Amino acid sequence: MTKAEFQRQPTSFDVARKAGVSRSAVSRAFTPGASIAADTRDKVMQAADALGYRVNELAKGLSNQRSNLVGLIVADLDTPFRSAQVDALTRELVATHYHPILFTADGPVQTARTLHQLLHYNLSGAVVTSDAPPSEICIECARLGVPLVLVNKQQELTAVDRVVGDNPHGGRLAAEALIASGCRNLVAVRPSRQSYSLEARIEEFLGAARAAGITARVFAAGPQTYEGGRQSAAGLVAQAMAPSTGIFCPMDLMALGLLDALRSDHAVRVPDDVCLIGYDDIPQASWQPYRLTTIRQPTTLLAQAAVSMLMARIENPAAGRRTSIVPVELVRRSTTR
Amino acid sequence: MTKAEFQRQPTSFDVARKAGVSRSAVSRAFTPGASIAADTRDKVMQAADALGYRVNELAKGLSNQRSNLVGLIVADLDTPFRSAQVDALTRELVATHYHPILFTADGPVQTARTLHQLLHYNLSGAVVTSDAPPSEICIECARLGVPLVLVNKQQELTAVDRVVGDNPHGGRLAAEALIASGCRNLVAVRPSRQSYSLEARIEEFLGAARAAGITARVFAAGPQTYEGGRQSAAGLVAQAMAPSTGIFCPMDLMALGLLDALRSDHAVRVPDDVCLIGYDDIPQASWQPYRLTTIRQPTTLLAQAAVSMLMARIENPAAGRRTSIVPVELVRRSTTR
DNA sequence: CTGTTAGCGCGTTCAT
DNA sequence: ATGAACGCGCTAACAG
Repeated sequence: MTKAEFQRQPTSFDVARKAGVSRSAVSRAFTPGASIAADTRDKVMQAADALGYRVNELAKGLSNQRSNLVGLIVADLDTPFRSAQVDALTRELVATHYHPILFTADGPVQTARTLHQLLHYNLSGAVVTSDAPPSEICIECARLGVPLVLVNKQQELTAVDRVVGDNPHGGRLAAEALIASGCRNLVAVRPSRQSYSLEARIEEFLGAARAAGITARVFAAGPQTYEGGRQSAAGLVAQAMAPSTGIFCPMDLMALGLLDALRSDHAVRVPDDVCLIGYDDIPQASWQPYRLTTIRQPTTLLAQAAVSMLMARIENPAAGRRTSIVPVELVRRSTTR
Repeated sequence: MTKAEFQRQPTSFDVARKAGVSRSAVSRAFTPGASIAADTRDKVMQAADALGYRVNELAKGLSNQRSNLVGLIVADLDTPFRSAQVDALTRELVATHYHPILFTADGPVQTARTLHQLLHYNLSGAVVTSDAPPSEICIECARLGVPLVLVNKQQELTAVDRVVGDNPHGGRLAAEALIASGCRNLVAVRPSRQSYSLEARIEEFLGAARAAGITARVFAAGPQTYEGGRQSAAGLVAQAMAPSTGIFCPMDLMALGLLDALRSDHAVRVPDDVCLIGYDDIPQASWQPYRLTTIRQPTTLLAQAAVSMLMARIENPAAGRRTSIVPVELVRRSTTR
């Protein structure tokens, strides 16, 4: 015995033999809704239990032409909102007897490449929370019958299932909250890297402000990070700190950086001098030094919507493409009056 | 045409036919280090390219008795340190041509159940960053030849591969930093939920302090969260705020909550009245209001160590179990003097 | 170096 | 309701 030898997992054949039935019987016993006698089923289950048998998902997937793996394509996983999102999606998927296979993709090209890799696994579907994949990829997935759900992504030319937070409503809520706080000079912080969700929030924010007869404009800021928020403070103060200013930063992480810089580097009092409102409601937004007023996106609801949408398409691949809109809500804290 | 029909992925057979070779040739062309003529390989690749062929990982895994899926068992994924950890692990895995399949497990029981589920996928291995699985499970994995790597987990009775940050060294660094700041009254915060890593840090912290002739004791605190840190402040102030107190909170997330409560609810000045030092160096630790002195655990190094250890065991399953220790370092910021 | 053959473990007709 | 036979797509062992 020179090489270590490992014990093999029991197969349906082993179970069949021990139960004194055929392999088909075993298969049926583990297939919900298959026609099998109750006592045969019991015999099988008993034998399976004794042997510690589990159906091999790989073989099952190969045979079915469809595994119960679901691709999870994520960018910025180390970011509070995204990690909460992935956590929620994972829980939701396993609750539905699927397993997430994780991919990180930082750009649209990577997302496309990644989506290609998925196809190797006969996935049941994929959820994309990184950049929106190019239309060609969406088409390819559709052609191969791989359901795709985009979370908080742009409406593609290609019709594809999407679930989005109610960005326009969020933008409007932000404007209204700021106006109600007495702000008469509104500004929306726009990160350097464009993003569908952020843009949608900002656009409606501006629209709502102007509809109320309030001046509102956009400030071109840095990257979508805490540091990006910090760095934007200087420019913002220089350009835009008229009295009764209200700032909308459509992403909490950035808003927190901005808030820190405003207070400590520029002696701006929030909410006394200016008001600030964020978006997402990440855990840190409620921490003591911040108490940031923000628009909450419920990650659990988003995840549930995404998964149920995926299931719906798996059941009925031919149905029309849908968009599911998840409500958002204003969370009042201490950066507005 | 009543039902939608989807296009099938090309198989090795299709490629073989188009290239005018056998299926084995195709397989060999995609198997690094297989013996195949250069021009046959080229013909295959060309045909494969034209058809958009990809090897089916499911079939490959079934045939090899081993997929290139790696299980990632995680708890508290929505926490800053854990999400960074998972991010790093994912990148490291895909760089090594493996794909992570994600599981969230919140307790030891769940971890065990989860580990069982993995076995359905002929995994190449698994990385566990949630609670340490019971020995029986480790044994079972070993029996089935599924490599297991535990990250920051206790030394099990069962010998199993582990990678850990240098917890004792971290604890010592913390004690030294506090003493160097003039603290003569040390206290370690111990969360309610026991954990191997935290315990190891605390133990060495206490040891180092006492070796230096400094009094040091443990404060029994709340859960391992920001809120847990906040809630612990009151008790800590009541019991332990002698002059020149130095606090070691072996987990940043909790330390930040503690710091906030200390400052705003109890008017304790940090670092003037007391010093505080955390552990992990999560991104938030460097944010403006905190500037927390802490012990950095490099998530990237941990991930690299874990993956390379996994690879080593895959190559040589019979080798002796190892423990890889990843260095930590002190990051001096503004909560120590 | 190449083609042929035989599994990998399971789902699913197709008879009975 | 049950068993036999075939196919899912691929790799590995065997001849040539």
